[in-house]
Amino acid sequence: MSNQTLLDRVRMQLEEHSHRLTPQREAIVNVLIANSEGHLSAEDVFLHTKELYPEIGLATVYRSLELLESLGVVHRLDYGDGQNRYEIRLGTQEEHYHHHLICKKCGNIGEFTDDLLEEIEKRIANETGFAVTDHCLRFFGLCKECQEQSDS
Amino acid sequence: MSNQTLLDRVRMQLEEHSHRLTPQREAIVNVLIANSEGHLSAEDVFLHTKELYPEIGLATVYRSLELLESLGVVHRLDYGDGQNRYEIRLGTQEEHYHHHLICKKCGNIGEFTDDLLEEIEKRIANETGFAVTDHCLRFFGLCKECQEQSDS
DNA sequence: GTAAGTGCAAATGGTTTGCATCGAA
DNA sequence: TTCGATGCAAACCATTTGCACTTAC
Repeated sequence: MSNQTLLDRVRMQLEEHSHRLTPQREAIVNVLIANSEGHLSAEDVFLHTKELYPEIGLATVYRSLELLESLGVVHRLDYGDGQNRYEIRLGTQEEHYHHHLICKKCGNIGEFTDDLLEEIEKRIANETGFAVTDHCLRFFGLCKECQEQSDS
Repeated sequence: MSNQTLLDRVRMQLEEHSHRLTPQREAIVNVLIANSEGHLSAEDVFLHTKELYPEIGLATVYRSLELLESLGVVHRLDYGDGQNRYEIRLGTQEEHYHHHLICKKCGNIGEFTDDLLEEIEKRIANETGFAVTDHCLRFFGLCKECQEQSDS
C-alpha cells in the first residue's frame, strides 16, 4: 500500500469518528510510516515530527498516538524498559505473528515471525472460554553479537 | 516445598552474595509466599508487609524486590498497566510455561499453562542465533464473564 | 570497624491533564 | 458558532536515589 493510500485510509478512519487529519497528525503518521520498523518511543516520534512540524507539542504527540491506537492505526509496544513504543499497522496479516527478541545486554530488539500462537489461542478459547483478541510475546536473552563478545 | 525450606533457600541465596535476610526481607518473602497466586504490585507488597512489619518503607520494598529478582527468587511481571507485579518463584518447571490472560474490560488476570513455546524458542535459536533465557507471553481479550455480560 | 540495610524525603521521568486558544465545518 | 485540536505548563504516579542513621558480622 502506498503512503498516500495509507494516509487516506487514516483520514477516513478519523472522520468516521468525527476526528480530523490535522497537519500535526499527518506529520506524525508520516514519521511512523518512515520508521515502520523503527520501534519509536513517544519522545522519538516527537523529535522526528518536530522536523516536519516544529511547533508541535509533546502532549499532541501522546494524544495523537493514543487516538491512532484506539482506531487500530498504530500498535503500542511495551518492551518493559519503562516507555512505550509505537509502530504503524500496515494491515498485513503477518504483523500479528511478529514477536520481539530483546537482548538483555545491548538492548537491541530483533524480530521473529511465527504463527504457532494460533494453536495456543484456539486452545485457550476451548479450555477457558477467554476470547483472545491480541497478544504480546517477548523473548529475553542474548543476541548473537553479545554472545560472541562473551565468548571472547 | 514448605515455607520454612523456601525461606532457608532464600537466606542461603542472599548470603551467597553477601546479603542478609533482614526481618524486613523475611516479612516481604512471607507476604509473597502467602500471595503466590496474587500478582501483587509493589504497593500491594508494601501494604501487606506493613501489617507484619509496620515501620517498613516503600523504598525498602522496591530495593528488596529488585534484589530478590536479581537472585531469581522473585519474578517481575508486567501487565502493561503501568506498574510491575511480583510473584515468588516456587522453583517448579511449570512456572516457565504459565502465561497470562488479561481481560481488557474488567482487568482481571487469568492464567494458562502451555509448553508450546519450547518449540518456538528452539526455532529462534536455530534461525537467528538469539539465545532465549526468558519470555513473556500475554493474551488480551475478554474473559468469559465479560463476554456473557456483553451478550445480554 | 566496615559494609550492608533502612526510612525518609526529594528527585526522576514517562505520561496525562487543565486550560485558554485556535481552526475548520 | 460550535466542537475538535493544540501548546504550554502543571500535575501525576510508579519508581529511584541521596543521605544520615542503624545493624550485623
